[in-house]
Amino acid sequence: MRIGEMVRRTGVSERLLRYYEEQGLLHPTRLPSGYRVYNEVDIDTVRSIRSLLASGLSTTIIAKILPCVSIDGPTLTPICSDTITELQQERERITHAINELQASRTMLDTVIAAAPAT
DNA sequence: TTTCTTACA
DNA sequence: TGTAAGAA
Repeated sequence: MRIGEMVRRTGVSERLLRYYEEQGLLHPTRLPSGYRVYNEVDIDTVRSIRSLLASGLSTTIIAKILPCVSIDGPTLTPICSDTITELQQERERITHAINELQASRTMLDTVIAAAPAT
């Protein structure tokens, strides 16, 4: 199918579909006309991309784990062991980011608390 | 009509 | 990401 049908069946815009390809998330073939050709599997791939993106993962790591993920209904299942490892590392990065934000917040609280009453 | 690429308010 | 322009 070409991009138009993909838009209808995935609800994702042409712009985004082409962007996903740029990011190495999708690999549609090309017709001699230059038109992109997608297969049925790509529809599920787009669904995986959307949920992964919703999880806050970057397109670069999504590109890495995409081939090692299974999409069944609403649930995404990591297959390869190294994929699970990457997800755990990503989780650690998030945990670290949360800690830093909390530290920033407490510092601000201290500054705010020191403000003279008006 | 549909899709493609490139560029920008 | 949306949208516009110009071409195939």
